[in-house]
Amino acid sequence: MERVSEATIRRMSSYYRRLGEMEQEQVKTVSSDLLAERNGVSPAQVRKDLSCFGNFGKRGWGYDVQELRERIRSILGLDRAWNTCLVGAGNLGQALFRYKEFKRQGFNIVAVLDSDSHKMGRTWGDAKISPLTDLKRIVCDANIEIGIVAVPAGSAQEVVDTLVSCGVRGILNFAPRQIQVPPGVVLRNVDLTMALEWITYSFTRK
Amino acid sequence: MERVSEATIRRMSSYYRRLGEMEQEQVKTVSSDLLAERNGVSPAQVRKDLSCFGNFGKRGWGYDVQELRERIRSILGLDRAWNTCLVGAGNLGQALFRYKEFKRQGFNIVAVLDSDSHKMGRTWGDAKISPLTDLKRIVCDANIEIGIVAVPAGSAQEVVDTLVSCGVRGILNFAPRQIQVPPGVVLRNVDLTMALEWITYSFTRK
DNA sequence: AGATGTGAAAGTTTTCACAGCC
DNA sequence: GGCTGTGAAAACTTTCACATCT
Repeated sequence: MERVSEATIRRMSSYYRRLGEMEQEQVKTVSSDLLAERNGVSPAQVRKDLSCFGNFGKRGWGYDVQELRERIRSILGLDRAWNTCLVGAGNLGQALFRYKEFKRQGFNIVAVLDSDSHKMGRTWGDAKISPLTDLKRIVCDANIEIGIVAVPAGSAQEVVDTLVSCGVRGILNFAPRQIQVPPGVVLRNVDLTMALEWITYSFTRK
Repeated sequence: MERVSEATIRRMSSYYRRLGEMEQEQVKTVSSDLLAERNGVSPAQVRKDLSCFGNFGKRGWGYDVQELRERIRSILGLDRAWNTCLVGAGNLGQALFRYKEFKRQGFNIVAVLDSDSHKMGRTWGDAKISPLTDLKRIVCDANIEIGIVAVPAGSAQEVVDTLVSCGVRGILNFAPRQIQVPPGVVLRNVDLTMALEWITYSFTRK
């Protein structure tokens, strides 16, 4: 199977959401035309994207909504649960901890860590805030594979280094800093301000 | 000036962040090589991106950090403040409200709205939570141009329609739903789960 | 008949390589 | 000498159009 582009993966996630909505609407079958319309892309794009992973449709008929959704779930690695830890118990961290969509998609935040000793021992729901120095033990004990980083920009690289040294291979970083990771570790950045900047950029062009 | 790609704008935001860091580090001058390295792209890419907007460098010398940063700030529309309103006073909304990076870049959340009458009148800092039905008045009074939507998926389209009908031309949507907006309105989606799905997808490919 | 799957064409983005200027 | 700015080439992505299959 040849390399699949980042754009395709983003669209796969999008198709997956829309298929979930269709399943709830009791829709049984979907054509590339309809799926395209619901995702704001072209029908040919939908077919090309899906063809990277297999032949899921029936010619003259379309795709079975439930089956296609399960296929994509498996492609995205969502056919199992993932244990994650959250580093940074500030207000963004708290919101992410409470964000229900993560759990709904199979991402469990099983530990919360912070370097601020004032927050230590405090509990959120059934999670207790632990010191960063306990990371190694916690990562091993709880089989954590993904770290969510919601700390200030200045300490992000240090936190990521610690996570990597404890064996975490996937990092979701919310700090607006360029972060270095060694090969084999997957880093994904979310920069909330960037999305607003796109909007104001668009305003100035019209 | 020809059309500029979305990827270029994303990188311009990234350059802007890194230049801010360099300014703090007292760096005066930067070459496309160094800026490229700090942003994880190629030097040619940096030069091509910048050349979409003008000739900011001195040959044989490089770019003046402070000047380039100011130029990009102006390109992104950050050379003025923007008033925004936040719709959705749940936990994600609360975190966004408290997120300092928005204000630092010139985005002020000047109003918080919710449709849940239980939350009405409650105050966050110096902001009072208002009913959605007051939106029109608030948008006019406070000169709000951008709406930040942090409501459940099921009510997102309705909230966006209301914002648009009140004259808001830019929408930042956090709900994992496909949203329709009329031409002339700029919509930007942030899907937090999608970033995690990219990570688990990458895991399954290795 | 009707919709998928897919090579080929068109379009877009990135990289190359070097002329041009400091 | 050194680094920018930029046409041209290469790489990549999307769209087209139709053969293929139910």
